[in-house]
Amino acid sequence: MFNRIVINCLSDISIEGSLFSGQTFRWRLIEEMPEYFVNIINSIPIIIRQLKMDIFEAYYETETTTESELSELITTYFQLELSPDNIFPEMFSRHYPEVWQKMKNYLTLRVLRQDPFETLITFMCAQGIGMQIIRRQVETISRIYGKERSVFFNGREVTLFSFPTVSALAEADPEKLSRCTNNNRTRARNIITAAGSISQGKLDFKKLQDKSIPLEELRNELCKLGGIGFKIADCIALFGLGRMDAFPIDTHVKQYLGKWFGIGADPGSLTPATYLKLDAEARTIMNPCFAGYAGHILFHCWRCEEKRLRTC
DNA sequence: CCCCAGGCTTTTC
DNA sequence: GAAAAGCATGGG
Repeated sequence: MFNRIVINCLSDISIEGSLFSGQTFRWRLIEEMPEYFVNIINSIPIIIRQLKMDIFEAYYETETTTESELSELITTYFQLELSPDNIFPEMFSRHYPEVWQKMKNYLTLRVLRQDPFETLITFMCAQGIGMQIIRRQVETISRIYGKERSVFFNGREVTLFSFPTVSALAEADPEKLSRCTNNNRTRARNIITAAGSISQGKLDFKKLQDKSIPLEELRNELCKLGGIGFKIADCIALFGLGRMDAFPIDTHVKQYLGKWFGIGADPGSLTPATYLKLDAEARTIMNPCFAGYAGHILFHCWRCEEKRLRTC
């Protein structure tokens, strides 16, 4: 049995933009119910639908959770207590009016606060590969190593899979897991090793959630894991550890920094040195403590407006 | 066969 | 140390 809560936001919010902009790869639509998005978070099935610009509704199973628990979960997940007013500096719209025109429609996108482990694994699947394939990998991993969970909503059975536990992936067979990771065995092995170092306590997300840890230190800690470089580390920091100052730079970000802001226009590959240089320069045009938040909005805008790419 | 996709690792100078 | 080459896989 499902109950419903209504969430009033302090500012306009785009649910679809937030869930389908390439920060989470696990949400999907319910068949034949085009407005309803569904996922399992913290083992809790959640269905949400946008009602107005600043209002959405969330459904929860009364057997699984309570209204107050869900309300808290939603507030955290969408970072609703965060005011998006100061994401871009005051001067931004005057300095870059053309970019601002394109981008202002994307300001309702919210950067999510996701589970660190899920963020770690999903972004390990995101190297040199298209968004559709990333989504496919995450779906397959969840289907094979997660727990199946069926719910009934509006007379319809919806089958969901929770994201796998740490131990499920730590104990996975490399060969079997590689069939989930686009047949990439190196990636499969890296995922197993990463999950292993978490279950052994070598990597402790509880410690890494401490916001007083400098970004550079956090990044270096995550980079100790095989298969993780600056970019993936920054994604984990931004989307999984609530570090809005982390600014992941990939091929798209590099492109818009050059085209829109004249930063690092050289077409060469993204070496660690260029990465750090671009990172530092990007912070001069945006609010450093929200660089990652702003970057994700620009990222989504760039892909939609300039490249006409789909994220799902 | 080319290039591209939300890069990372190893080799080489 | 930092730059260059190598690596891995599917899709258009």
